[in-house]
Amino acid sequence: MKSEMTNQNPTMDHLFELYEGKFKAIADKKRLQIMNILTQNGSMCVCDIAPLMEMSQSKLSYHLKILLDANIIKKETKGTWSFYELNQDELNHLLSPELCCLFKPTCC
Amino acid sequence: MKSEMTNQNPTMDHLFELYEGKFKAIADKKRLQIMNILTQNGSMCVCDIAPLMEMSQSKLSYHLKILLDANIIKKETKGTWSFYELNQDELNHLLSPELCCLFKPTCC
DNA sequence: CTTATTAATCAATTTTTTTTGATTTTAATT
DNA sequence: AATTAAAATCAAAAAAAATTGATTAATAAG
Repeated sequence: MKSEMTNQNPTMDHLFELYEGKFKAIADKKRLQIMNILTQNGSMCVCDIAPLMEMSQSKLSYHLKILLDANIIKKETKGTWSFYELNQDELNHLLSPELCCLFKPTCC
Repeated sequence: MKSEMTNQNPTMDHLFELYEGKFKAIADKKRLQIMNILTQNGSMCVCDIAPLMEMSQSKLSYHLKILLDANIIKKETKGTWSFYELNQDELNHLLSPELCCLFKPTCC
């Protein structure tokens, strides 16, 4: 007999998994705060974010990695420093224009 | 001495908490799938969603409650039935127009 | 009144995520 | 070469979220 069609379309399934990952990355108070700090300051190294976040270096690295893996932020290494900045393109694809107030410097 | 100003603005803090909740609610494959099913079928009772999700009743109730608490879906009780539907307003405030393809019936 | 149906809730368990502190890696400085 | 600094990684512990199966509550139907 034929397949049951109770299963989700595999393409859709793949999309849901993709967005699960991205939303999971931004579904965190602290990470939203990091994003907001990057909004206001542009590209920043970890050592400059840390004091603003009042967060240990290892903890901050952990959260930055989650945002980076989800492509919410971008990273550039210069010497011993890692500079992070928001991936505006990604955010525009993901969030409503109204959330721009939080994550676009021009809005507030 | 004065306060340190290392702490976040309380208004912002409150906003981050609000969005943490909303993004957490949609940061799940299964819940995105539920939302997609509601997109395609409009208002549905739990007993009609369950077979499409291949999910136990108690598990489905759990996930619906999370979406409901985050105001992503709305609920209406008729007799013993609970009918759920998407809260389009909320989604429009939250998600990019491009994500409409997933959560607006007119788009796909 | 009794039985059946729908869906919410609960407690216990399992799984996932986050936190912590230490260690490692890489590069810059002396 | 030795020291310092920045940041990533790791393993263990703690915390949070999801799953399971059973129970409960509310309504409908016989």
